[in-house]
Amino acid sequence: MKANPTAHDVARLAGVSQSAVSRAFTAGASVAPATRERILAAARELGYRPNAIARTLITRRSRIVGLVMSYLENQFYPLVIERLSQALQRNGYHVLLFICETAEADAVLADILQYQVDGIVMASTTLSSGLAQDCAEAGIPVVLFNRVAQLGTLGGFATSSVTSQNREGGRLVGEMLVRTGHRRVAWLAGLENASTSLDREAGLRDALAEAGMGLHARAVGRYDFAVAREAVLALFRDPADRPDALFAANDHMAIAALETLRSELGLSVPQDVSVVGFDNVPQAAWPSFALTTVQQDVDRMVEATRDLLFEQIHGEVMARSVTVPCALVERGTVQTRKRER
Amino acid sequence: MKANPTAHDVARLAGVSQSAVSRAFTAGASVAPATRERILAAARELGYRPNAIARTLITRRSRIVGLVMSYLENQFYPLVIERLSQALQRNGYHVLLFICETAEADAVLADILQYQVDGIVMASTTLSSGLAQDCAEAGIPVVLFNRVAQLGTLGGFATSSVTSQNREGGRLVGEMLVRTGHRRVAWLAGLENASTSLDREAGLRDALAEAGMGLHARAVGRYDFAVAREAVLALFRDPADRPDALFAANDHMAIAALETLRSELGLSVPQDVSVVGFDNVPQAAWPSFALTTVQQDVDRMVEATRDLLFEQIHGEVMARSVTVPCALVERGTVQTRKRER
DNA sequence: CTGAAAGCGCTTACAG
DNA sequence: CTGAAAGCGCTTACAG
Repeated sequence: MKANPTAHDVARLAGVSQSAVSRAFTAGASVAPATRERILAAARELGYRPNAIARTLITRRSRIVGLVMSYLENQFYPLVIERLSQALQRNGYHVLLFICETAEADAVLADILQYQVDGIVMASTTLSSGLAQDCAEAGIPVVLFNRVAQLGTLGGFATSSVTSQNREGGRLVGEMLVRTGHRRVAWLAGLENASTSLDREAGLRDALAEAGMGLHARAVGRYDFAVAREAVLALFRDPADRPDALFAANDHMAIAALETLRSELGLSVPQDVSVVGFDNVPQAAWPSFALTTVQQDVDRMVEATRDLLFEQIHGEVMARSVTVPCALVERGTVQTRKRER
Repeated sequence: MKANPTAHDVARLAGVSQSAVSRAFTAGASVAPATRERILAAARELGYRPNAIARTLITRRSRIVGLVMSYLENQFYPLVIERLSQALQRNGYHVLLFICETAEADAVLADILQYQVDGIVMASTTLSSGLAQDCAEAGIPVVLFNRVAQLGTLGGFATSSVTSQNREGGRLVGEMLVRTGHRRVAWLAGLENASTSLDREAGLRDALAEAGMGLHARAVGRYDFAVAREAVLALFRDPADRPDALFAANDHMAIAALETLRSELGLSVPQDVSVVGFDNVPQAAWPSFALTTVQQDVDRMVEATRDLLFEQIHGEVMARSVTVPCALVERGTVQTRKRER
């Protein structure tokens, strides 16, 4: 038994041409049923498996999509990996995974392109205008996941993206906070130039403005646990000027805030401060946190990503941005405040 | 500018043969420095990138390793993905990711093999003896991560594996629990046939036996949050016969236990029960949990996996099992008990 | 150091 | 329905 039998070996055993073997393994090719049976039997006997690499070379379709991510500690992203790779697998595609900092993204992308991926999805990273252009010229669709191209940043090359309706989500939280009587709302930003953080903040500000309010305070947590902790410490340094609500750009930072508030500042949530997050990661539902948050609909986002990818792979070349509704999930970290008057 | 320039296009522009272009892009090939420069300049001008697929076809080396996982909710695995893919990237390898249930692993593996991966690492899944045989015959190294082949299960085909010293880890916990005066130790198992769960339990039992004790109770949490919750409810149903310590096969279940104990059973940890986990995931350090646990040294495990993979890819074909030390991390969920006498 | 040629394992017109 | 042939984009002996 040969180590790696090829279509030729199978052909010889089945007494047909190598082309026939190829046809037996391609759906919809014209082979007589009896011939196909004979070929498949021979293939089974030899342990033959078509070589996907050779097929890729000739069809120019690898059925591989590159997935670029930067950090997995925020539980939202493992979820995305899981769902996205399953959705792609169901459609006969595979994911080549790259973990890298945004700074390394360009080098990594160059690498990906060598592997002739059919598409690229970038989550928790963005690409430079140069690479966007390269991809566009190479005809490789790129979809940004949970982020949107900065205006002008991609050098005019339209790039698809899938996001939640982040501004609406931020507004939902703002309205709820106003409705429940909060007067000193603080915002814990993610990355200063991340569209998710920017849009959620804009929505929050919209809602506050409609109630004649502004942001009481603001700090930057960089979507990082330790940085968020520092930011919270700074925000609550002055006991006389304490926020009565803290809205964090994602759950990961909201949980960091919860921990810091309780265990380091001795404050009670929601009695002393209300806390709200964004994402609805699994931990948000744990009783220790019972975090009020905005749910991102991962399944719909993943579906949209897959659809966008496929419609571009299969020729309709226009880039599109899709936006998925999100919903407020009220749990236990927000308390109605009496209006001081 | 051509969409996807090939080595021929570059050759034409640089006025050399296609072979020379190939040499300019392979480290250590013999090209005159001046020629190489001219070729690289031409390549840059055309935006040429060598086609990794074509290279793979001829070198029979894809520089891709398949990573098979089943679930990512347990934060330990995202960590593994992150570290492993980075370690591999640093060595010029890439990871093709597959998420699947153990039941589907065979079909998925067949798929992976078509892509001519250079190696496979299986974390949170195992493979059947049939596939193990296929991989052995195809000369594709497989390393099991955080699990060990069941005796006899792989049909005599030796498979490499990387695990912590799970039995020692279990023993460490058992000894500590005995030393701190616990008399009614319960074990929350993961999967009944998982080597990790089995070994950790065996270590625990060793330590208890040396103190003349046995397990007070035992339940199965299947490494799942919801199942672990049910198991804890069952374990603590009878107030008169309550465990004074609960050792869970991993942190994910230990946290589920903590949440259930506190919020559903109204018990205090560690005052009413001590709780210990295994892994030392990031959340274990969060103040809300301050979980005492056994640390798995992910970095050393990842290193060992990479080394095992590479030594087998590069010809030394013996499968080996490597075992990495683990250490007790004492935080706040274990309390010293007075001996009732 | 360099080029011409063979070939990796397939798919796919093109004839028959 | 089937086979012979060309070719996908490279690497790598083999000569020179």
